[in-house]
Amino acid sequence: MELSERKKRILRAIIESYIATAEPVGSKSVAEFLDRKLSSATIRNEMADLEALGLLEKPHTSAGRIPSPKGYRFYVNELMEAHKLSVQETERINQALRLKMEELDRVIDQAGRVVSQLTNYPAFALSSGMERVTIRRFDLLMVERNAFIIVVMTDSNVVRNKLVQLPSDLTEAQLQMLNTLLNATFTGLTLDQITPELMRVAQHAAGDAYGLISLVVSFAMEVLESLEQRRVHTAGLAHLLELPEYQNLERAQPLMTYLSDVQDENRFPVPQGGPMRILIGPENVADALKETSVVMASYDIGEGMRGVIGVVGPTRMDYAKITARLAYFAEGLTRLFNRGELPGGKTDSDDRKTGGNAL
Amino acid sequence: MELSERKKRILRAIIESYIATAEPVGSKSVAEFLDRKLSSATIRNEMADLEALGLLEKPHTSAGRIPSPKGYRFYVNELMEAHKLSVQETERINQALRLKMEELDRVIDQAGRVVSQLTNYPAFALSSGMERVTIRRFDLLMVERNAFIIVVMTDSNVVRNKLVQLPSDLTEAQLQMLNTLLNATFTGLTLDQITPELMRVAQHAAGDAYGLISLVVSFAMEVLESLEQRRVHTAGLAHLLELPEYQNLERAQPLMTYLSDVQDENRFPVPQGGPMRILIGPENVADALKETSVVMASYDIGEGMRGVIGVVGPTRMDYAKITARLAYFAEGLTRLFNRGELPGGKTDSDDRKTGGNAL
DNA sequence: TCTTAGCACTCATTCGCCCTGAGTGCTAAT
DNA sequence: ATTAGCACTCAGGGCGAATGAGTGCTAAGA
Repeated sequence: MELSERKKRILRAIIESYIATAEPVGSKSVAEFLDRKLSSATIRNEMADLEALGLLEKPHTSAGRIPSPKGYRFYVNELMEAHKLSVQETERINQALRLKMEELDRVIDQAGRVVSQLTNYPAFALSSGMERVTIRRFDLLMVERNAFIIVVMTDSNVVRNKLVQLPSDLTEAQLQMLNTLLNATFTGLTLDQITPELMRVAQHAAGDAYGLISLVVSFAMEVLESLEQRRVHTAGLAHLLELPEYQNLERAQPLMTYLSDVQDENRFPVPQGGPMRILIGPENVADALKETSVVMASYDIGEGMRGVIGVVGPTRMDYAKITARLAYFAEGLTRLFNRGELPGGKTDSDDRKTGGNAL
Repeated sequence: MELSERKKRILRAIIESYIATAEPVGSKSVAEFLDRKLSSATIRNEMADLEALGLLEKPHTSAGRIPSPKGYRFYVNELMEAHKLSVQETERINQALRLKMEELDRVIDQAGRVVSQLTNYPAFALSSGMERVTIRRFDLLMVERNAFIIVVMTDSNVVRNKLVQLPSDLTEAQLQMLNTLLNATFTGLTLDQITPELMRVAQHAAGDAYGLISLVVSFAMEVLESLEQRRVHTAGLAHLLELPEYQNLERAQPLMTYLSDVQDENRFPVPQGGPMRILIGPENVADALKETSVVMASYDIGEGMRGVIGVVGPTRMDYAKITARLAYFAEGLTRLFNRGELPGGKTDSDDRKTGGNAL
């Protein structure tokens, strides 16, 4: 799509005005905005052209124009200028990043909340990319005669544990043997590879300890499964109600319901591709999002794991500002996870470097 | 407060009708409801009395009556009949309880979500009663020369771990020594007791390993702190918008905002007293809740820990049904945590008893 | 003395109506 | 190609009448 310079200026004026006010914008105010170099009639003609191109829409005959999803897409791809973060903004984000980021789950949850506060839109956060988790080692720690702790560590340095209570007693030596066996059998395997068949092999090898080892293996499987299972955290839903487009309850409710329920589903707009991704209106797959835009950024957790944070809002969204903030925040998270340092100000994990996260 | 039998019947009819419809109820419909044994005029007189007693209110002159908070309180205390759960209801709750309940944090979160689905109200969940956590044992597991896993177990069988990376290398023997030292020094202490002073003593004893041990101790403190720190999980906020009283955005928004933000605060209606607690309207401390009711139930996680789940809704709430469901669910959770068994249907943890929860 | 029928009164809500004003498309003049 | 002018459209706000649910009070009946 090639537009004249003038058309681009007009389109941009309309979109930015609409983003700011949520009101359809008329020819007169565009003329005003462009320093009255053109009359409103001329603008009207140009606007009619832009409408014919599918970049603008009319809510009704005698209202101004509003951008169509296609218009936003064009704006995002070609017209938008990167928003420069102010000192206050970067400082605020850095501040937020200095939170205690301890357990992975909490970080994700926390990050979502922070992003929501940063943008005044509902935000979501999820982790992904853990598909290829392999087991690095097991440790079994005796607690009582009939209870031990199982600690599983993956190659991405994620550690999980669980207390296991047994119906029968166990000696330290037995536990030791079991531990060795587990490490010998399962180290280096991914979840896919630990098929039921393999389980059977292991059980066979164990002889008497059949029940015991199957118990332990099923625990380990559970741990790995829980790592692979994505959880969508949402935060700041209430921000939705501040927006003029959601003053209308019929509009707000379905979206609200969708956003509070996706937590359970794994179906959420998956971010394939670059570190920054924008889905405008109908570009979203979920029905509830057809009239909203989703902006998301991914960040690096380290050791091959990635996280995604993003916001959901009306198609009229300040893409420039949001992308800037999100990108900066995601970048900060990446830095935090990988080197534990932040620009200016001492972080919580400066001295105590924590490579992976245990949860 | 002593009321005639007739007044009680009338009050109850009004409250239950209002709970069901959210519409002010007039004398005529009450007469209808009471099988026309009395004329509407008589009912009117009685209603005037009830209003004088502060149990009813008039939204305006020519509307019917609605219950006042005091009216609800009277209803809850004296008039309400326990709601019998239907087979479907109990089955649904049992179903929900059969979820994988692995890590404590997730259980709490999960429980909130389930309760919300069960009641169609926004729900919250929090854990409490972990104030007296004491350390039971430490384990340090070598991973690499400059990294180890620290596993802390408390006397309530909660296990947490973290991967610690060091600036310098460490031998297995050193780690062993450190481990012994930690156990000798800190076992059996609560968070309060591990004062900075004690830390200093430990560091002194350690001699060279000063930095190392302080690192480990500060981590242990973190773990204990995170156990003590309450997190409020909320779920099902969107249900609010389904209710007629929150069709009005001015009403919905502040409550919505409050509920999405309490997650950060520790200030939330704390449930002192019995297993079931109801706070009606102005009985709530938080301003945002002055026109809502909160119903909560506590359950036993075992080992001295308790959790609380509850719902938030308009003062017009089906207290009978909600309390029944909440009580049943809480009871189920208690059973699940303590014996891992559920009525009817095989649970996930039937055969593999899990005394505590590791996270 | 309690109950009830009847009646006048109140008041939130709904509906229809008109008016206003922003904005458009088209045409004719520059 | 641009612009001024004009007729036309239409959402939204304001206003007043009609509606009807519900009340309080009074007076008669049990």
